Amino acid sequence: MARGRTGRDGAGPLDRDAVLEAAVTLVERDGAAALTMRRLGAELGVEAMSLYHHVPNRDAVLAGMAERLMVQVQGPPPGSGWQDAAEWFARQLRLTAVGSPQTFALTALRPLRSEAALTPVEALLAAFVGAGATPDAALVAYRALASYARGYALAEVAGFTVNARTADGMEHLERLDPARFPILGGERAALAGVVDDRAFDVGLRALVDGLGATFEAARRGAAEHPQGPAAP
Amino acid sequence: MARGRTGRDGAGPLDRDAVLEAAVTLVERDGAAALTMRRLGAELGVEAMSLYHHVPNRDAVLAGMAERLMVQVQGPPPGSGWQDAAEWFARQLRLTAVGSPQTFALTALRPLRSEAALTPVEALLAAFVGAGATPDAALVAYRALASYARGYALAEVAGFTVNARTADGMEHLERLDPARFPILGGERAALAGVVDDRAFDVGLRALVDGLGATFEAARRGAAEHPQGPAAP
DNA sequence: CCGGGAAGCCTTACGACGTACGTGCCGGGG
DNA sequence: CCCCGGCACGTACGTCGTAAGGCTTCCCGG
Repeated sequence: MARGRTGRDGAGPLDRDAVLEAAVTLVERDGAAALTMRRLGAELGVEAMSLYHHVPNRDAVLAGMAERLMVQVQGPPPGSGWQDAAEWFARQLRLTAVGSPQTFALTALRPLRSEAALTPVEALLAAFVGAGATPDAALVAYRALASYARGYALAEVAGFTVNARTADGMEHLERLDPARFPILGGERAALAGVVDDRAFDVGLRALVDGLGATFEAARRGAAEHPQGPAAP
Repeated sequence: MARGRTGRDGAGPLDRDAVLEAAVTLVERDGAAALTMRRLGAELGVEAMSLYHHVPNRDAVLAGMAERLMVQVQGPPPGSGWQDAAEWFARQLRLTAVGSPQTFALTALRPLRSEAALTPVEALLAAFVGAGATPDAALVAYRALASYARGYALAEVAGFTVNARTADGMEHLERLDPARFPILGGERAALAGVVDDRAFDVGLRALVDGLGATFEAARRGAAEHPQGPAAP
């Protein structure tokens, strides 16, 4: 029986990038639970153990997928104002997330520390500092934006949101007692009208506007609040 | 050799609640990966299969843990203004999360649809509607708040945040080239001064203020924007 | 006092998982 | 031409979730 290089129909030998790409494809198609080394190998026409020549272990596959995903977040166009930079960043983050929902859900809790992933962060911080914020105030603002965008995207991806897109999202509201839940249970028609993209923008603009006021306040009375502009 | 009821040193027979409590304890002590049916059984002095008398499967354990966690979020004190209700809710959510970080990280992507978990949500929506918001605008505001608080808590719990509390959080910044990362790499001293609690409050207040302006704008020119107050 | 369910725990077993280890085919540099 | 390093293979071990069925102890009616 023939042994040795039997798999990989064409396309030369495997490499790390092909493994990661296949992993993303697999997860998006069959869900997070389908990401096993055996199935990933099968996806590439190869036995599970062959993957270990290109990737040290399963966790590294997850890390590589996270990296591959977050690198898609591009920095704001240079020269834009801080508000535009902030909105750009948040939208990029969310769009990247919902563009690969399964992968995002699977890797969202993994801290990203590569230079490629931090480049847009630095660009955003620079936009804040360029607008007069101190570095720590800029970091606080960045965290707020990233938290909002990531949290919103996770809610979408995980099916938290109450909306019309997924019938499932509304269905469980029908079982609520309208007396105790007059809004969630009684106003379902109105709630179903909320669209994810638009609701994201409303919250985003509210947050950016609020951060603007924070920056204003910081420019007055600066030095006495080492924590940033928020101390009472 | 003695057989039969050998385990459970004291404390009577097991029940679902004891299983869930042990699961939370186990996860907080030994991490998410330690939550296996065998280890959970051992934690209770019982074999793995005995757990299936109180819980249908492992996934139900996760769901029960999520439920147990989120029920800790209490609604705002009745009669408070919408801003206070909003801040209360966000703070409760974050405090609950960081109070059981491992459990939160493990269950944060699980949609919660029980009445107990939705009660504080309804209370918050009621506060918004009481302040003049339409139901859909209230839902949009709720989503923004919940996204921010959940996203922030997840970032803390997962070690995303750049701060002084975890030396690990700062350490990787030292390897950045200060020429390409003047803020993240060059201003580490300033960034280390950011404290999680305070930064959370800054973003929270910014968001609440921004939502307030949104409500104002909605009260003028209401009917023409079916999506809520944000349409351009 | 006893006898018989019911409740609840245990053992055994199966298939799938991540991955350590050793074997053998292949194409490119001497 | 040969040989050698890289790549894929097969096998194997320990652990996981959980299906099926057997045994022990408790409690209650007589």
